[in-house]
Amino acid sequence: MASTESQQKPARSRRGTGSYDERRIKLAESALQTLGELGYARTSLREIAANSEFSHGVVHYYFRDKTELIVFCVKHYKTQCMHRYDSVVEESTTAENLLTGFADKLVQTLTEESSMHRLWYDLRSQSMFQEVLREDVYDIDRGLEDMIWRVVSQYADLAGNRPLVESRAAYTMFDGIFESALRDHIAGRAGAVEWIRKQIATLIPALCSQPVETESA
Amino acid sequence: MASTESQQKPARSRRGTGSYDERRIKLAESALQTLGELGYARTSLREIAANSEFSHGVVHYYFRDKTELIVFCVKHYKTQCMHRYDSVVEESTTAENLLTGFADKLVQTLTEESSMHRLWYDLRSQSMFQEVLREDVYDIDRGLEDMIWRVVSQYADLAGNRPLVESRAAYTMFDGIFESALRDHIAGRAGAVEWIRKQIATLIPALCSQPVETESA
DNA sequence: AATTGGTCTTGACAGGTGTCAAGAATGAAT
DNA sequence: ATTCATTCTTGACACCTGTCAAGACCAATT
Repeated sequence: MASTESQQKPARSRRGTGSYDERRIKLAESALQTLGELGYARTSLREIAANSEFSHGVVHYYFRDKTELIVFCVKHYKTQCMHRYDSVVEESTTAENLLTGFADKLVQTLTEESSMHRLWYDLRSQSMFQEVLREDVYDIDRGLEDMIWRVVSQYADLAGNRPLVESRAAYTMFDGIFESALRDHIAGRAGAVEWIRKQIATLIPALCSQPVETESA
Repeated sequence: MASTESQQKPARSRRGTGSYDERRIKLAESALQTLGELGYARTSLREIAANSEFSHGVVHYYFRDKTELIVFCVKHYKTQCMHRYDSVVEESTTAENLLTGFADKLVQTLTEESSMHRLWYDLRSQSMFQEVLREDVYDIDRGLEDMIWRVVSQYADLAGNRPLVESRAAYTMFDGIFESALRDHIAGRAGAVEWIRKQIATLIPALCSQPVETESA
């Protein structure tokens, strides 16, 4: 009666280390490893638990069901992932600087976090079949779009130009390029890193070749 | 001993109608409906059989296992799908003609065959986790790339220009745009058709803005 | 020391999965 | 009419799945 509708879990733990939320995240990060290895469909809760410090039943203590766990995992990863690009935008002082910094981060993501990213693409594909996933996938997608747009518009600013295309189109192009390079990299086909570097170096300037009109009197 | 290594199935049927290969295709096309509805992972062989004129055991008569069936299905569909774009390229006599014809076909694919295409994207994502799928997915992808390239280079020819980017980059951009529009369309978000029309109308001319250099003496 | 209540494990349940063997059904060939 | 290979169905198998209830465990409180 007196309590709020949403019953809160206590912030402090009795067992284990860290708070409820911290262990929730710990479980999610452990699950991310397995998910990145096996993919959405072929990962079972028992497999997740086996690769963690927990048992298979604990998942339903921290998450309603498998779907909620996986969505939480991907959201958690993507949130971290996007922030890593913010620093590149902020710390770049010249257009060239931004270009190479952005390309470096993309290459780093491609090579060091390929498993996490194929999981993201897996989830996004699944969202075309499972309606419950769509809203979360949409949110992540818009977050990534905004991130790319910050890069592109910042580049345009530094180069004294303005972007030729709108935010959405710019994102889908980069995304297509990244996904293609990711498949090459995962399949062990050579040249993926060089290819994406070249694509970025070509595409970004091309998208910003429009000079700013001087609105003078 | 006297027979060849690869034992051939007879070309004529005893039961049913059509040849062995024809009924193989019939089963595959029936499976495609279910696969397009449920996706790779959530489609069971029993579900496929239930939506067909066969029983669930017959799958292993025509296909070694589930994977072979699904790969065959997607390959079968994609082969048909790609050929439909060839006529557009051949029958277009002007650049504008080609542009609208191509856009029309894309919109038609987007709206009328969204289920088939989400299946393709599903399979492609799965190929990042399952090595057995990679070769077939790669082949399909290259086939699509060639198809797109035929459109782009034909447009450039008709417009008296030459493409700015190479085949691979052009394909990944279109693919990114199409996939994004497909997600919008499937999720019921408005404007997907208009958006992709505009993107095509913008991107193709932009990719072919380079005038042909006259190689004179 | 006893109690409490959050945390986690265990084990079971009901249902679904791909696969395959055994044989029924079918129609052509003899 | 009998034989025969092909085609398809049936039923079973071993295994895996998400879920959840029952209770064990344990730190903090009294």
